[in-house]
Formats: sequence, C-alpha cells, structure tokens
Amino acid sequence: MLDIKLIREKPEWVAERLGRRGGKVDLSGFHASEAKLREIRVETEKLQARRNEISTEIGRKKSAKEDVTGLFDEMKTLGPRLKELEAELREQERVVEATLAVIPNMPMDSTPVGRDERDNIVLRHWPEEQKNGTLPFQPKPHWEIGEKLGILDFEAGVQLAGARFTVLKGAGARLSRALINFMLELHTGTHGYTEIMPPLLANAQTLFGTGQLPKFEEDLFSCRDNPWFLIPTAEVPLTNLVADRILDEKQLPMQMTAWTTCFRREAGAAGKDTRGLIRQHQFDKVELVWITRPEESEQALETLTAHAEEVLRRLELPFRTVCLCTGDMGFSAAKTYDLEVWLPGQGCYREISSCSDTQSFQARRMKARFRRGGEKKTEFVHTLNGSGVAVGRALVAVLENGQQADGSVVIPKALRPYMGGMEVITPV
RNA sequence: GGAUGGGUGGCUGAGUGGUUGAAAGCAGCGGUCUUGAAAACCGCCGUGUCGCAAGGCACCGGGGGUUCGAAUCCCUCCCCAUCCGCCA
Repeated sequence: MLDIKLIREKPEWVAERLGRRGGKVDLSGFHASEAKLREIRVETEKLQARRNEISTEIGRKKSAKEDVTGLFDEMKTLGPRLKELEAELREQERVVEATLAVIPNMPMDSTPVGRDERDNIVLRHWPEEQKNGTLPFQPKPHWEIGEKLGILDFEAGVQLAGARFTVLKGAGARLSRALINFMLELHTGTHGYTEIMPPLLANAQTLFGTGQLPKFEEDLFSCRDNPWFLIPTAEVPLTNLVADRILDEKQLPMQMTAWTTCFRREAGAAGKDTRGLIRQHQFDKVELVWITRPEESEQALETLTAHAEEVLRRLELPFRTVCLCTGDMGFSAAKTYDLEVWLPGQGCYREISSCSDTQSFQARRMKARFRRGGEKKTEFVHTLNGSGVAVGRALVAVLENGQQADGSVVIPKALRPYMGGMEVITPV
C-alpha cells in the first residue's frame, strides 16, 4: 500500500512512478474520493468535539445539581446528525481503502523502465564463460529423463489429483528432500537465517498483508468450509510474522527462512508449461525473508540475491541474474532480481528464484513498524523476500544438467551427503 | 463437537455508565547517586489521524443497539484459554 499522504501531496510524482509500470494510471478517482473523505471527516470531528464538550458539561452540572435541559435539547438534534455523518465517514473510508488496496508499488529509481520481459536486463552469468549447449550428446528434457529413471510419475499425479500434479518416487523423492535439506543447512548455517515452519494455510488478512488479496484471489486455492487460503509462497506467513507489531530497532534486520509447500491455481496459465515439473499446482520452495530498516533494504536485496545465487553455484547449475523491468515486476515489488537457471534439455533459461524488495509497501498493509532507540515516532519496516530456491525447478535443473548419454544423472557433489553418498541416479 | 471462563497500552493487569485515554507493575527513555555498573530514588512514557502550532478527533477483539453520554449495559459474530469427547 502506498502512503496516502504521498499520493495527496505529490500526485504527479506518484503518477509518473506508477506510469513506469506501463498501462494507464488514473488517480483522479482516488483524489476525488479522498477529498470527499477529508471533507466528511472535518465536519464529523467538529460535531464530535461539540458532543464531547456537552457530555462533560452535563456530567459536571449534574454532580453540581444544576439544570441541564438546554444541553439535552442541543444533544437531541446533534445526536442523529452525528450518527448519520459517522456512517457516511465509515463508508467513505471503505471506498478510499479499497481504491488504495489495488494500487501497485512504485518502482525504485534503479529499476529499469520497460514494457515486458524482453526489456529485462541481464546483469551477470555464472559461470562467467557460458558453456550452454556443450553437452556432447542431444540433451533430453527432464520429463523424459525422470520417467526413464522411474523417479517422476506424471500419470500417477494425474490419477491421484489431476493435471499439474506429479508423483516423485525413489531417488526422485529423495533428491527433492536432499535439495531442501541442503538449502536449509546453507541458509541457517552459513547465511545466518532463522528457520521457520509456518502454517500452510492463512487467513484473508494475512494474504492482504503481502498483497495477494484483494486483487489476485483467482491465483489462490481456498477452502470450501473454512475462511482459509493455501499459501502460494512462504513469503506470506514469514513476512506476516511482524504484522501489527512494533519492533525494536535492535531486532533488525531479521532474516528468516522456511521450507514450505506452495499452492497456486495457475488460473491464467492454461496450456502453458503443461509438460514436466515446471508449472505445478503444488511445489516445494525454500524461501528467504528479510525485515530491515529502510536505509538498509536496498543493500539487503543484494545480499539476499547473493544467498540465492550461492545455492545454484554450490549445485553447479549455470544461471544468469536478471533485473526485472518495471513492466514485468509483481504488484508488491519496488525492485526484483530473477535468477534463471540453464536447462539444456529445453535449451533455455527458466526462472528458479525471484528476489524482491517491497520497501514499506507490505509493511504499510500489515502495519509492521519499528522504533529507533530513544525515538517516540514509529516507522514502517522494509520487507524483502526471495526464493532460495524453488525446489521443483532445482530438481529439474539437476536432472537436465547432470544427465549423461546413457540416461543416468550425476548428482552434484554438494547434494551427495544428503543422498546417502549416492553419486549417480541410474535406471531401475 | 459439548461445558465453562476470557479478549483493555510494547508486555502483565485494574477499571462503580459521566473531567477515564484508561490505576498499578514490568520494559523503555531522561536524571540523581556511584570510580564504573547494579540497586535505590525522581521525572517522562499507548497507537493512529488532522493541524505551522495550540490543540482537536478516533481507537479498550469486529459489527450493531440502548442512552443526553458506553471500556463499562444489551444483541451478534470472531478469536483465545481450560476441562470433557474424538483424532494425526
């Protein structure tokens, strides 16, 4: 959520920023309803002040046994009028809130302006000298590798649940678990994150806090008989751990990590990535979340991104780091880096991590504040999140990058301790 | 699912329908004392919003009602705790 005061005081500046995302920006409706709100508020508060004055006076006179009929009379006309105004005020507050809730975050100045993913900027490759497509044989996509090895069963997924569900078996299931353990150990150990196991279901307010609601409800799974949504990412529960709280400056920055399963409707993705593990209704992900002071969030985004990159380096998976342009960024983000892993079986880079700084956008929605030492005033924290990294897609990358001519897959050295020393996955 | 008891400031916890935005304690901030620290003592100390300021207004789980006036009375919803039953 944007600062309402900022929109009011610098309307052109805000409109220009939002305009960088593309599309039309029309804040005139907002300004009109916000002006009306202020008008009603001033009028209401004037009457409220008078009411309080009269009430106090009545109390005082009554205890002094003085006559209060005149005050009673004034109250009888003021009362109903005030009740009306208060209802109007509440309604107008709802209108303004609703308008504000669907305005996206403003991009940072360092975010490149552009229309769509074609305008994203590739910042760096790893390894520096690209070795894409250097496999000495025709590489296969992971669904062929996985089926041949008997570790991915797409048909079983369809049978049990439907399209976009997959069953992992044997070394495949173990590989997934190994990836999770490897990533969590790296982040909690070397990178200093605190591990969290949050609920996988969350209420509407929590989804509002991170920006999934009210605008993107169609992307979420919900429960028929209970007021819960399945989380689309651990960003939702982790970030909301500071919702409605006033933190001490000494507690910042906070670094949290969690492995969770994530659930997405993929409503707008019909027909896209229908084969393989790339786009599933359910997938696992290790998430990284930072809660910082405003002045340190920009640097924190670099650090968080480096932590995600470190996962891929240790897994020996070639990748590139991309800075998303304004038109390709998510609703809550002010700046986003994507990590794209190289998939030789498909001959392309695919997103495996997305790291964003939302600045105070989510904090304002969820009222997450902190206080500096000795200060009276509270400030909104900054929140950041990133995948560190998506487990399903990491598994895809391991299979496609580790495949050999005979159909077996070499397991990255970093994962072997988590695989009981297994070095190669061979067909059963 | 059944039966009780609760939801008040960063935390714990008082609160008779009327100068109560709310006692007290803890935490925090400032000070006295001390070589320093602790202890003790004194003072300050809820959040948000409007305003240049003085100050105004709102907020005691959410919503509605009674009343001239509600943290306090009534209705309703939500949540939490405990006990019983069921269950991984």
